[in-house]
Amino acid sequence: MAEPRYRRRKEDRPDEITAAALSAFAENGYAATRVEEVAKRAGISKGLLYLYFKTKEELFKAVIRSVVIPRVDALELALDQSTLSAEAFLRGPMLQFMQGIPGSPVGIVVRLMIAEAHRHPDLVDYYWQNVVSRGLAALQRILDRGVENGEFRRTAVNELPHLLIAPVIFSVIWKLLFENRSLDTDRLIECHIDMILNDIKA
Amino acid sequence: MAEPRYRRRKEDRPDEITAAALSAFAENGYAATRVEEVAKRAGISKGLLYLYFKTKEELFKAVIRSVVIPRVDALELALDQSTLSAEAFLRGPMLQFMQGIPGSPVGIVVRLMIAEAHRHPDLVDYYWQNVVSRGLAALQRILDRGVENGEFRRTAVNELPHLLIAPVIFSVIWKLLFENRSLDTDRLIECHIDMILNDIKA
DNA sequence: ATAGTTAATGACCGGCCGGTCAGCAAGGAT
DNA sequence: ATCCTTGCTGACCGGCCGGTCATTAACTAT
Repeated sequence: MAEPRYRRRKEDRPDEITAAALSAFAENGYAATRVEEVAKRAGISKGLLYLYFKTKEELFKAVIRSVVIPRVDALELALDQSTLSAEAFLRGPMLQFMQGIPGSPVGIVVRLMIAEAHRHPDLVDYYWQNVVSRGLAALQRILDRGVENGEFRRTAVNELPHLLIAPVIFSVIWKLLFENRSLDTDRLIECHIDMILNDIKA
Repeated sequence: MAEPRYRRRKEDRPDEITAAALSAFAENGYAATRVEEVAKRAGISKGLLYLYFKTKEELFKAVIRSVVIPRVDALELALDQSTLSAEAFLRGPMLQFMQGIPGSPVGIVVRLMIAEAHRHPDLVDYYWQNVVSRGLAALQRILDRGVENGEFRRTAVNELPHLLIAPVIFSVIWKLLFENRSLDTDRLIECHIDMILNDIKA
């Protein structure tokens, strides 16, 4: 009599499914991943998956959201609560944050976004509003804070905070394509931050 | 009796087909592009396409090759024939080369590579050998030449020429995702080169 | 116990698409 | 003209996969 064939666990399913989807997408990409494979990894039937997510595309969006938003939240929180100087923040928590991105689920999400963006324009909008613009704004706040402190000069970087994260995106792509070929992405990112600080310090 | 229903043009077909494939892949990505759509754009039947390319995957590889190799060749040629100082080369031809990449077919190829790499490991190898390692070697040669001239100091960049092109890759991705949102990628790349030169100049 | 609710199953369907092939017609040779 | 070669067509097939639905069985309330 022991175990019933399955348990009803309405609460837990969505998270379990998105986690399963993330791992499947990571291995095979979105288009090549069968919904049934995701269900299998989540330990449920395909039918049940469709009870929680209307379409494969909805599932995709949920995965993106679940991975990326917490990261941005964490960055903003760290920035707001920090009492470090701008330089110390960049060399400390910010550097760590940036070094953590390649090889994390965020890297996978970047790949998925790149591959699928054109077919999900609404997702691009969402990503822009909730990730990119928030992230860039945070960077700009650090830099401006530095300028106000007298730590930094006002330079082109203040208008192009993108320069700060370019090597992170580069590293994500590199790891994706050439995982085996050696490149010390931590060092790459650190050198880059060094260079920028040398350039903008008052 | 005018026009025959079709003409036999064995010589021209392959290039026309890869060009058609590039434009189709650019719009829809590899997985979502139907072979019949490529054939249509090339003005031929699907059957004929399969006469020139054994599988869809073969076609994909041919597209990648046709786009990317000429670029690397051009870069190497420019570098070998140039008599400019290292700094002048970086600020002149090299900058132009880098600024030209986002928005060109190379950008599309980068997207395709990112999206499909894991399913075509042999293509990644090919890409590595014929594009990436050649490109990095070229960069290193410029930098080393600068050091020998006494123009540059020897710095971390000599071992991490990746730093030079990171913002290019970033710009490619940006254009892909956020084409409409404004970012002056030319300026981004120029500022970055500026910064690097400031850092490494003797 | 019993009945009612609903989480969960898994067999099924329809259409899409990579790849094939029998035949056709354009060009060349004689 | 006539035949031969071969570039080219387009109808076709098979299987894969996103999505559905009738049914079942785990829980809840009484």
